[in-house]
Amino acid sequence: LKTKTRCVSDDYLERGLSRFRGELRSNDLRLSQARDALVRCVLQQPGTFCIKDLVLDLTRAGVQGTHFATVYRAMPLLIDAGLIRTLHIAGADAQLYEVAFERDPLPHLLCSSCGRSIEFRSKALELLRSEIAQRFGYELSADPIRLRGRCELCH
Amino acid sequence: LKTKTRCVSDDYLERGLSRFRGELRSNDLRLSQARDALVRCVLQQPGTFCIKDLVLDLTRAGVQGTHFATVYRAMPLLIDAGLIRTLHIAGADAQLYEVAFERDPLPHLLCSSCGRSIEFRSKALELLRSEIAQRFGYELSADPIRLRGRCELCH
DNA sequence: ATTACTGCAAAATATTTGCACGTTG
DNA sequence: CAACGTGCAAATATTTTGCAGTAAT
Repeated sequence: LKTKTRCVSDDYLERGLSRFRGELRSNDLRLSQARDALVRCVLQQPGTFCIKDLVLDLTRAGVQGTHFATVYRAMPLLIDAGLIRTLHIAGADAQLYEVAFERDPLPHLLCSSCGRSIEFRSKALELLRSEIAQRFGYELSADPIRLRGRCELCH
Repeated sequence: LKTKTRCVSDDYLERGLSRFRGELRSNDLRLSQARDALVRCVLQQPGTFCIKDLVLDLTRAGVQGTHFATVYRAMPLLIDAGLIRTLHIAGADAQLYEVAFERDPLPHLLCSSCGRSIEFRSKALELLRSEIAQRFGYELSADPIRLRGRCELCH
């Protein structure tokens, strides 16, 4: 049972909610209680998470009647608002997400054995991205690059 | 309806089957007619493919009673034999695969709009991989690196 | 008030599993 | 002939959708 939450300041939550409100406003959508709770929950996720994680966390936190349908329907909004992004990972049977708000889309090392992921920065890699994008006429997304392998602990 | 198949020599198919037989033998498994047909079908897939593609192709080719369960159960064997590898792609609702047999695991540019993927080679990228692996004590898998974005046609 | 959102249930889709029977080595 | 593999159906799991009622602006 996952219980950890990322430790974030109240300010961070408010900035996130504010960004979300903006996104909603510009689409004539509304900030329901469910969405408010969802955004707070999402922004506190420690690492990668899936829909089920969110529903469990919200239920555990005493938010009444958090339904899968509601969360599923809200995810595209959170993505459009730049609060989260999707991951595309080997063997995951549900869609995984990670927080994107005020976080650089860092490349990841992902251990295919234990699932632990390491973020890393590499100037060279960023150079390469732009070089490649140019060479092939690509407009690259901000998605982190993922390298899969086995981490030190799982060798 | 996808009808295209990758044009491959009979020799290539035989080498693939031979490799597969080896894998089976060393695990006391058997080459059934269904698996024979499946391997041939798989090795002729033009680009990325999913289970449904294989079942449809086989049915279309007149192979009787190709069942999803059978194909699902065979996939891990094909992977272990090095004939195919899995991909991990945004928004795909089914697991995607690509042929790996006698093909380098090339990095890809993947268009998130049209799904078209471009393979590319980059010496610099390979250098980077090993540098990163070393720095973080990672033993990288041969999985192709994927950069997502929008291709020239979809700008 | 208007129109979006939620809860619920049901549908659609992908994947896995159990078991009786058929096939391979 | 001794496993192993297949066909089929049913179970699981994830995600989507329809609709009647509730809530946000």
